[in-house]
Amino acid sequence: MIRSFNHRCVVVLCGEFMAIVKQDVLQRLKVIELLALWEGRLVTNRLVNWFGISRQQASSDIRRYLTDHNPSALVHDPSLKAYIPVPSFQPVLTRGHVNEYLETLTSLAGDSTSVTFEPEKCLAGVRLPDRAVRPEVVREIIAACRAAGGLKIIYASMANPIWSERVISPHTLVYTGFRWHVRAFCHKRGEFRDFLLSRIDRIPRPIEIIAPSVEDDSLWNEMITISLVANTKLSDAQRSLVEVDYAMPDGRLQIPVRKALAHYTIQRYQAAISSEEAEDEFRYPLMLQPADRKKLQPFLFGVDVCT
Amino acid sequence: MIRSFNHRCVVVLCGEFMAIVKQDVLQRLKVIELLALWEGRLVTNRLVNWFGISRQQASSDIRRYLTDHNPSALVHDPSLKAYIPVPSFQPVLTRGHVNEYLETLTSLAGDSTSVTFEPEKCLAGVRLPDRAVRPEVVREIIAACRAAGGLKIIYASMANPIWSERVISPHTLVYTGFRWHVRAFCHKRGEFRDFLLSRIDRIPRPIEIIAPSVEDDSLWNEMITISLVANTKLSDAQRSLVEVDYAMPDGRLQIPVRKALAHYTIQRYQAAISSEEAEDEFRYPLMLQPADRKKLQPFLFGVDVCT
DNA sequence: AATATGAGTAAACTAAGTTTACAGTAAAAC
DNA sequence: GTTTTACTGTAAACTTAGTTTACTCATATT
Repeated sequence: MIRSFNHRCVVVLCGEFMAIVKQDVLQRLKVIELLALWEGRLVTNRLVNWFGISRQQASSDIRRYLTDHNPSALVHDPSLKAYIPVPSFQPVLTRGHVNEYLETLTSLAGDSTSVTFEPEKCLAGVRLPDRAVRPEVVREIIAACRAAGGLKIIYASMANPIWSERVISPHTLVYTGFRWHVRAFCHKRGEFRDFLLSRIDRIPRPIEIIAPSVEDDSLWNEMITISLVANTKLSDAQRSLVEVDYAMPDGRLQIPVRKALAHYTIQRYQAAISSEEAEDEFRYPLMLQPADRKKLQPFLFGVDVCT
Repeated sequence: MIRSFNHRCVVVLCGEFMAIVKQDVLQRLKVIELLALWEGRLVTNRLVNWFGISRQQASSDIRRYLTDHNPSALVHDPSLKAYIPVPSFQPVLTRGHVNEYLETLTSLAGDSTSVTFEPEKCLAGVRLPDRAVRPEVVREIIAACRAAGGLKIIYASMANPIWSERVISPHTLVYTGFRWHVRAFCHKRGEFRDFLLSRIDRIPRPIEIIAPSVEDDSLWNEMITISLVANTKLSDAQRSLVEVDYAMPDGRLQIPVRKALAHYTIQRYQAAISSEEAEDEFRYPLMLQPADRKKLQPFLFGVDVCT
């Protein structure tokens, strides 16, 4: 069923089902799915409070979700006074990851500036308030990335902690899950490097300079597969528990990433890289597959990023 | 200016300015602010593509942002062909944190299931695909938290890696920035503990059992202030760089958190807790203020959570 | 001079969402 | 057993936000 619309819309494809919806309707349909999936129970009132729509509208949104996107995915149970997902429920508008549920809840209510955020009763999270990343810096970097232009920055690093001038040609802004940096061609070093945004002083100044483009950044363009396994120092039972913890299908987590992001990814998983780190099996329940250490060595760096 | 509305709306207060807006309009206004703040340049076309609205609508949204929420925060520069934030621009609908910009972009396009996500050109991030947290488990836990009910679960821990039955009375679901757990009264131990969601096997079964309530969880209700400083093993120049990195006003990061979340918060900041950890100044540029180690000791635990 | 990219305004129209109103089911309270 | 509560469903009339179409203006690039 395709109805005529006189405004711009989004085409959503779910298997054989196709539907044309507006962005804000799509948002509501996503929330319907998230609530069904993660709370296991959906009532119109929740949508009414969430979006400030009328009960009738909430009703018709649910119906729309069921007819256009996920047929017979929810059944109304009069005794539970709610819509319940069927046992075989599969999300079609979301990926089925808890953090989507958390992030959606947070975007609703979250204006707290503290380290812990509690978007709802019975739900809390820890986050990093990365106050050191300033809008004025980000703006110039985004502009330079898009225009493939150069920037003159005042930078300092751990190996070289005195502020000094650098010339870079950035191409991508990166969040490692811990800090923000920018991937850029460093004209001092003559190679692509990562620059932490918090270590850029003042406002970067655009300059004209010829530099290699993204396509020439081989560490960025080439992929590598990281294999993580449970720390071999753990007992059999503990290892299989770790395998449950990380949903490792065959006792191994295979993660394809850009070579330039390999180190950050391993860090994000808190996996041991060297055999020394692996000695501490409780701090590092996961470890890089020992056979892969050599393969990954060229893409791992010390603690510091650009000198 | 308060116009009459016949539908439910949201009241937004920004200093002296008050406005009544619908949720989806608010969302658009927030994006206007985020784009201005972080990209430093706003054109109607970006809003048209983002939300699928007409150019006229985008225009009137910008005007609405300027009249109702943030007067004279943006000026249209005909030579740059865009709205530019004035130098004194301050966000009023968002907190001014880069991650808001990232998350908003991600929620728009993000359906990638991989470890790295790239919501746009020139922007990339690393995230944890926590596949081990299953909806069926989350549902029961949320329901139990809300109803203050008990659950019978099959659980295993690192110290006790064999699956066994536990009875818990949960009150809050927690995301530590790394893993998900639930804060619950453990009827075996007779105290409040954290249970990792990934280590709950099968579907928890609701049971009736009398248990202390949230108010009795003192570690949860009492706050403590964590003081982080730059690792004292670093040189003066390096330490002041770390202080820039984390925007530490007086060389110290003061973080008030629930006692039960203290350890996770320190971990999230990758700060050294013990003096042994602090020896490795490059792995741990931040450290717990040494004088506070004793104070925090009771709230720090080993690697494992519940036995 | 022509083209492209940006913006503002106005009139007519439409569809999404509103209010108001009435009906139905199941469980819990009295 | 009756009433209350907490849900959902449907329908009609109305409102308004957002649409299309159309014309005007400014600046920079080709």
